[in-house]
Amino acid sequence: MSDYYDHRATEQKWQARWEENGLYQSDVDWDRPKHYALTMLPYPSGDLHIGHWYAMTPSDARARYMRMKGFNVLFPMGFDAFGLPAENAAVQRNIHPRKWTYENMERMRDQLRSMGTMFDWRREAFTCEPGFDRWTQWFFSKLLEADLAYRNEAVVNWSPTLQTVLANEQVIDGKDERTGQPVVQKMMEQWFFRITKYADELLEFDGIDWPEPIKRMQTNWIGRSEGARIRFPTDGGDEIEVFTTRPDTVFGATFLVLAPEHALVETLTTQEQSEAVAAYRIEAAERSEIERTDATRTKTGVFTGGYAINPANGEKIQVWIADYVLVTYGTGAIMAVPGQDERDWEFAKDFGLPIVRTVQPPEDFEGKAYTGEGPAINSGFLDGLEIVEAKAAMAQWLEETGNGSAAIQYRLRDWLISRQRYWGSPIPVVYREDGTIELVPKDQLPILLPEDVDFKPSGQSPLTYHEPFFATTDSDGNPARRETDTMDTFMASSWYQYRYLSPTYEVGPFDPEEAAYWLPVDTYTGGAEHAVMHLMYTRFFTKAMRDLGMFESTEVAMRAHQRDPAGAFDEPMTMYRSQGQILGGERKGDVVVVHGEFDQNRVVATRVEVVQGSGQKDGSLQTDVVVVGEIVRRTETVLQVAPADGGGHVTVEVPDSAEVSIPGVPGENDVTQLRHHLDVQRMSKSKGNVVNPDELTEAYGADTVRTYLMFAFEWEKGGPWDGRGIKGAHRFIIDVWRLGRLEYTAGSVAEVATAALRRQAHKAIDKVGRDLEGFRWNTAVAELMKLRNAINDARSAGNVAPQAHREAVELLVTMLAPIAPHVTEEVWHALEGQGSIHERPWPEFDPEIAKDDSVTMVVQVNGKVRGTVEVDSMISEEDAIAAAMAIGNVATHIEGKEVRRLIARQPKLVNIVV
RNA sequence: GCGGACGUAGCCGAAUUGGUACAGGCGCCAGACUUAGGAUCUGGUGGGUUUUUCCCGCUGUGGGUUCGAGUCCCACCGUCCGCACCA
Repeated sequence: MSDYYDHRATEQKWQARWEENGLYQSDVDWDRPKHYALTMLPYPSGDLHIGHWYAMTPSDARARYMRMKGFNVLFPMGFDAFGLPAENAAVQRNIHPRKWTYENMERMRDQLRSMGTMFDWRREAFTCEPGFDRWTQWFFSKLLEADLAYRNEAVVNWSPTLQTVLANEQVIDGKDERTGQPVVQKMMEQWFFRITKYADELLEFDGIDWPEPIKRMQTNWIGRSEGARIRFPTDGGDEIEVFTTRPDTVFGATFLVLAPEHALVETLTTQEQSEAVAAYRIEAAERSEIERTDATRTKTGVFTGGYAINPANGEKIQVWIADYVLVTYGTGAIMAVPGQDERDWEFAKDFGLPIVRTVQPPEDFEGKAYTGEGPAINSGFLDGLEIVEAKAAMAQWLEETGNGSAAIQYRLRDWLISRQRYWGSPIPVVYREDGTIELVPKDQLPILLPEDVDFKPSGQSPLTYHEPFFATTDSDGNPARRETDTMDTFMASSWYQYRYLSPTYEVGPFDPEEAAYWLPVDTYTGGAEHAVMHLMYTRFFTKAMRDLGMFESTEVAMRAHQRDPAGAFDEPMTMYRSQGQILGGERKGDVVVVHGEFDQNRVVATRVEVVQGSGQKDGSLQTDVVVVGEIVRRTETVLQVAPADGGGHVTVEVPDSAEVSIPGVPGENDVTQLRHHLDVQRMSKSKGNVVNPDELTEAYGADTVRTYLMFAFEWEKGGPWDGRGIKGAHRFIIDVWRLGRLEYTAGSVAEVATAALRRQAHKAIDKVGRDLEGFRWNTAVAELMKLRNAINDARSAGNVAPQAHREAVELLVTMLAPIAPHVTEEVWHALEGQGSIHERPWPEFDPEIAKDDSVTMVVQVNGKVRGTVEVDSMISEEDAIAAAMAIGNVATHIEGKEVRRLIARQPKLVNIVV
């Protein structure tokens, strides 16, 4: 009997056996409650990252837990298989995207198996497969027919790097969110989905259990604001419509500002101003998104020469253009109210435009624009009204006079779904000779991507010059051109949860019989970075599907099984949890220049400067430099620096008073920031701090990696990876294995010790169960480690009854099974020899066994702990006080003093105030 | 700039309603077993001290409420996330 746990052999053995027995296959069974567990499908980039393990382990563990709780659990997996990296591989390495993608999926499937996950692989679906893609295209057709998809010319985000347009959600700070490369604004004709139609419903989160930050991010993204639309007549007869959230301030609107791209700019511009206006428009068009949205930049603008009439007071006001007004929001035009708006104030000051206050600021107000509360002034019939009342009165006046109306505006824009790429789902339309658009008949779907394409590093999609693909005919047999844009990959991931239900179903996107049982998704996990992309798109998609009647047969099937379909298709995922991010661990290699003085064997720094790049010495820094070198180790305020000119490591202390300078961290830096900068980094190849899960699995086994990932972090928070800590998890797994095979021989059995072990075990049932329900993985593992310790202690004392020992070991492996599926199965078979631990029921919690019969009561004098005493948990108040007073040390502290108050919170605490 | 979350040991992190702050793990120290230890086991790990259920200190900083505050309130500092001229 070897004393060595061969995790490799054991894990492979069970993985093979589970697969053989179809242990994780789940089928519709109306006699059992269902649970649909889902984790975001990965992009087949080539290798499973530690982040995938981190996201999927809880998903898997919770799916297993729910199974043990008696649920019939569906836990499928697939791949988000269309996407840009496949095309990059094609350009760079001359490998076809399909081949690259399929090879990666093959590899990642094996890696996912090595995790010991309970995926039902019969349900696998991947988005680039024609059987899947057919329905993605079909959904597009349905949305187009329902007027939820449309083609329109609009200002869009164009990425010169990726040579494609991007959705607003994919652009952050004027840069593409994936590559960080700048994006430019372009007027283009593109395909959109009318997600804005669902803006109000997307703001509703009733009945879904999602993290608050995610809900807030979606709410902010949708950006609902209430106000009014107001029309300002102009000289030429055209009207300029503006949106404002402050209709109460119309009397203070002293000029109008249009976005440079506004349609009326040309008609308004006078002869004299035409040159300046034209120049400004060119300038604005050339400015990047980043520049334009930089709020700290001085405002620029040009007078058009045109005038408009303020409908409230009939005054003639100037019309300007300025790029601080966005053509994409509201009507692309604003009424400028410098008295109550800081941006307008700034603009008015710069260009000498009139300012009228229409809200009375407080007497001591000395600022510029006043945005606070106050009565209306200089506002005709609104004078004296507070803001809320004035808004209502103005709205009514606008309606009555026909000058405008109350309105709601959203920041959310329609979802731009076309991409100028090859490796995506083709948009199933053709352009006829007369310029009209025609859908490809549904029975001709899917449109297949041509294989024999030529990837030129031009960045252009090969579809645009592949004539056999785009040359087609319309329904009348006349020549037509096929759409060569493909769809955003988020399109496929918006409905993949439905394809998993029946991945080979050919009659529709999903089988209503399956859907009736499994839907909706009960537990969803994945990264918060998808908060406003995938997670909002898929909500929109489900709501649209519902409204288009796509769940009607599913509802019929539900009713046939006495399940009420009400509300079942309002939201795709009823519960969602997002994991944090695992960052790279402590990293060497930062180069610092330290100024300071030697104090015995170390340097006390007065100034620490982090310099970028490698450690060449810069002559200009030499004058008072004490140490230039590479940091090799650090604690709170102490750095170990390897000097660049050789020699032993130097210890550098960084006191609070030291000046710290870190590039990229603005302002005065301090030690905390230094530490933070040096410690926490995103994993990246260039930083050499990437954690490879395959290597860890090889060295420690999947159980250890899973357990450690769940133990070492607050799951929803994440944090820096610490490679040393994994040993603790590994020891735990080995201990569990050993406990399952060692004989236990009891010595002199003590009733008290036996009860204590059973109590610990039953407390764990309660604690671990609640933790698993609440995604508190770290405390669940900690509790199980405690139980392991209690069993170890009992073993070495030999004072517990054998049945209690065995019960404790069984409970330990049963509760650990969701997190560490292999070792627990191994131990289970050593103990019982039959069945699978993964088909065992979750243990029943017995509060009677878990109950403490005595409690440690704390006795405080004036709030300070002066003693503890073991008391019966049912102790009375009088007895508790008496017991407290009886403690010698307590007596010495109250001796000679007057007891003024007695606070008894028996059985836990007594506080004596003297 | 606006909105949100957070700040506990050398590190990751625990702590139902306000009730013994620091569970569990890592690291570190000492000892055991060893040719060896980066394996394993045992004990310790805020400070002081008469070595002891004796005292003191302690949850970013400063105040407040309370018999009692990591927890509630106010101000400040810091970190992270989201949004950022959205009219």
